Amino acid sequence: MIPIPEKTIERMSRYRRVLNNLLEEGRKHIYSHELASLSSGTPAQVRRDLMIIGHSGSPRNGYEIKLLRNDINELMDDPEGQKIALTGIGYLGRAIMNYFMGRRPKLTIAAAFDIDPEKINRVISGCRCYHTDQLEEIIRKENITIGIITTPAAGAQKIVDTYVKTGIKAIVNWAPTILHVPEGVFLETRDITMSIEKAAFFAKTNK
Amino acid sequence: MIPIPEKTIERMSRYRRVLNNLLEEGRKHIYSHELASLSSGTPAQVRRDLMIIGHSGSPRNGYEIKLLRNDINELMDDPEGQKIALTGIGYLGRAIMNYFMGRRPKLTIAAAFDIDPEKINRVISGCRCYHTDQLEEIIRKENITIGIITTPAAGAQKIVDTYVKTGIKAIVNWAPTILHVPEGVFLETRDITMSIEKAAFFAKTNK
DNA sequence: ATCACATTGTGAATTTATTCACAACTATAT
DNA sequence: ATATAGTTGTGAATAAATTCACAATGTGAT
Repeated sequence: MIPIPEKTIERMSRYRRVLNNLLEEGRKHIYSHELASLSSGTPAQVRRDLMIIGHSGSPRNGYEIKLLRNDINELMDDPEGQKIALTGIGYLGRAIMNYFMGRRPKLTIAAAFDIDPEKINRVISGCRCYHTDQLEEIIRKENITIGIITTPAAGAQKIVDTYVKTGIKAIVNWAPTILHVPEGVFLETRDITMSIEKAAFFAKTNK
Repeated sequence: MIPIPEKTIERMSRYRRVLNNLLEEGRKHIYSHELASLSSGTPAQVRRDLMIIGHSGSPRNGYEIKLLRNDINELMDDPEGQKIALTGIGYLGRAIMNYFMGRRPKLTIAAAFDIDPEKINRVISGCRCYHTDQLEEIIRKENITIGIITTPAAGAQKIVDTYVKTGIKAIVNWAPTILHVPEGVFLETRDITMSIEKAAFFAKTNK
């Protein structure tokens, strides 16, 4: 089977959010052009994506929202649940903890880490906080498989290395630096400065 | 002239950071393969990117770091400077303000906005904070051309509409929702949940 | 001077992503 | 029953991004 493109996965996450909102409003069906406009895409793209994940609709009624949402859940969620470690309990780390807490039953931030004694052994946004020295121990004990990095740039590579050592296979990095992982580990860096600089470039160009 | 691809602009931001670090270390020259490995790319990609922005090196010494950095500055920076408005002074907004403050002389967060009276009329991370009601007034007065959104999802579209109304041409959105802007306005949504869900999908798939 | 060699610059090829365009379909109206 | 209209599903076309591959180059060694 052909692997599902990363871009399609990204859009699935967006579709799911839209669909959940529609379900709350009591909507039952949706056409590709509606889902497209609600998720800033094109109808053809939506149909192609749903084809890729093997979901089909009906020519007259479009897609049944609940079924589609369930198919996306099945694609994206691990039925056993997945746990996340977050290292760096600064403003950014807290923003993510806050936002995530209790929102996804199948995907929870199970532990947060920092080196500041003020934060250690507290519970912040419902999440237990540990000293970074305990990373390995806790990740193994809790069976954590996803790592988030919200530390300053300086210490980030060391955290990644520890993540990798414990067997974590997917990392999202918000530290403003380029990190290196071995083959087979998924790493995505979400560079805040970069996105603002890019916007600035377009603001300048469209002036 | 062909427009510079968005992806190339993103990489320029990364290259610049790497180059600035190297300059501080006193390095003078760099080869495409070195810059590639320092920025998680390929040598061919680096050469292609530099070709696109019209920078050239020498076969034996590679690229002169200072010249290359200056060419990137010239490409990315507006010599007159550019000002940014940020709306939503929560953890995420503060993380961005904190990180950005004083780091880019040509790109500054000139004003922050919120509806919480606790935050209004204070100076946070060196940045003056106003009530969201004053968005239009301040943006025009300060000649702000870039907008950041770090509010909850609910109010975000209204903020975007105000940004657009004041003539802002580039917006970066961190609110977990899809936003709509008219043709000609650059909008990039950086969806935190989406990036974590994507990582979770890969963690599950690589298990 | 000349040579040797690792690198640049880039046209061409390839891969990946998106969009087009239309046959096939299905719920509804007649 | 049959026609209709607006949709889906998808092969084919197109566009965008990346990588290949190699001639041209320029520097230091001899």
